Amino acid sequence: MRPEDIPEIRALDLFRDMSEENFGDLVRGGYVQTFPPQVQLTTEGDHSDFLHIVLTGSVEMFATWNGRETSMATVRPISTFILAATIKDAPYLMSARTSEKSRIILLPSMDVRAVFENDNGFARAVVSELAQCYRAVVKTSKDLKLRSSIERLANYLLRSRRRAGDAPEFELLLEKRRLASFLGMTPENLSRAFKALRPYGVEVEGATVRITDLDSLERLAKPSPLIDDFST
Amino acid sequence: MRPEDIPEIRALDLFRDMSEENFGDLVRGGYVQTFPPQVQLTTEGDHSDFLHIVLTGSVEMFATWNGRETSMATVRPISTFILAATIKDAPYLMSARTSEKSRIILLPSMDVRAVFENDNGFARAVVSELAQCYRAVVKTSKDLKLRSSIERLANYLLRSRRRAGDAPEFELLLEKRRLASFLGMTPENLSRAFKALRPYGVEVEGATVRITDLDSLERLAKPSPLIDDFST
DNA sequence: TCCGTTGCTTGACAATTATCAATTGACGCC
DNA sequence: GGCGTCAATTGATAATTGTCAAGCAACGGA
Repeated sequence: MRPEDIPEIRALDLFRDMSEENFGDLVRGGYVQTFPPQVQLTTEGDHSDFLHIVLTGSVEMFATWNGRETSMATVRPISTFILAATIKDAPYLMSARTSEKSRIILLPSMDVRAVFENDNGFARAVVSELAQCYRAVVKTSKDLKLRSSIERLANYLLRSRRRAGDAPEFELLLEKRRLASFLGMTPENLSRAFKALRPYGVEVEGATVRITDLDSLERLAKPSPLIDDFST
Repeated sequence: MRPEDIPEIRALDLFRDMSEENFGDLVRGGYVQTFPPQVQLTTEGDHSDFLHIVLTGSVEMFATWNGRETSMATVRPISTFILAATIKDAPYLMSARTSEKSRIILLPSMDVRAVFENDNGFARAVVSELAQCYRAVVKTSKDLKLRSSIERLANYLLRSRRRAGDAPEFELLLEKRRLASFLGMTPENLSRAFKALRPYGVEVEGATVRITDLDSLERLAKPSPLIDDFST
């Protein structure tokens, strides 16, 4: 592990409150690796060997069943994934693959569980992180069950706009086919949904989106903090 | 709180590993109440005042948006709900209402958070519980995104059968309209889905379901432990 | 530069799911 | 027992979403 990576990891909510000694133990056993795009990092059903932390790049979490595949989430720097499986010592529920070239830390699950047992600051931080993850999945579940595909896209665009600092123009961070899968629709229908949003002031050119009539789009999307605000 | 309730709560995973003193603190501030059916216990968006524990009866968790409503889960004895909101001191993401007459313990969120800060055994138990909840929501999310409504129903029936001790005949524990909402479909389509499962050996009469051809149903449903096994 | 690949888009059509309206059937209450 | 209420079912129809096939545009490598 490069020495300059360590302070950045230490600063994460998850590791901030643990003892220096335990943090040392955790990091010593871990290692950093750079992966090219489209490398599968974990496979659902496999046993949890490592807690992963994305330093740069991005990782797509996806799930499969009966020959079908769906995109569940995208993990961006700097955050962890498959914490729940690691702590519970249970099989992964999702697979992970790099979307782009990514630098990733791997911490052996055994070490994570050992430190979790000993370090109360860490245990509390894990609670906070898990509660956050749980609430995030509940929100996407509400999004899926309560909204039509056009409404999901409209709200996704409003969230993207916010993430881009309320800019009227921003880039989609996901390939459209993956965005479609994430939103629970086919690429063809995503295309049509974009077209359906044109009367509401949504202009798309490649990966660039321009929102020219925010009021109109918001009237359609009806964003709610209890679904769309991922900070709480 | 009735004295005979206390050992039962103490035996829950969540409270088993905490100190006697902290458990006493927690229980002292709490109280038990019996609610009639169809009483709304929490409203999404409200601030989290109590951690709830269902002792008897059952509670439906549901969510609303834009005049629509969907059933998210059913909480049965003996377990807790809205733990994540309580710990994070964040607003509820779901509303709760009693499905039937239910006895429920209410523990003030403030007390829960205070004990969480002091008692490491409790903090670890909370992690375990949250990880379980997180994984359960991920599973239902996969169920929703990867399966058609008939496949969801087929797998739901197989899970119900298992819960009933692999009996060939069992009762639906949910009203059909709520089951429909939980499975992400309308009551009308649930009716048709039951009919569509008749050739696969599913006989329904009122709330009683009889599975006469398990193999056939399983071939259709293709149950997976990574979606349908709620014990891991 | 050309070519092959890949992702996006479009149109036609099919499947799935929802909506609306009406009926049936079960249950509790008077 | 009769009646009102409500959930469940059914049929007809509409809306939504998915599938298949074709065409287009951007990109990278030879």
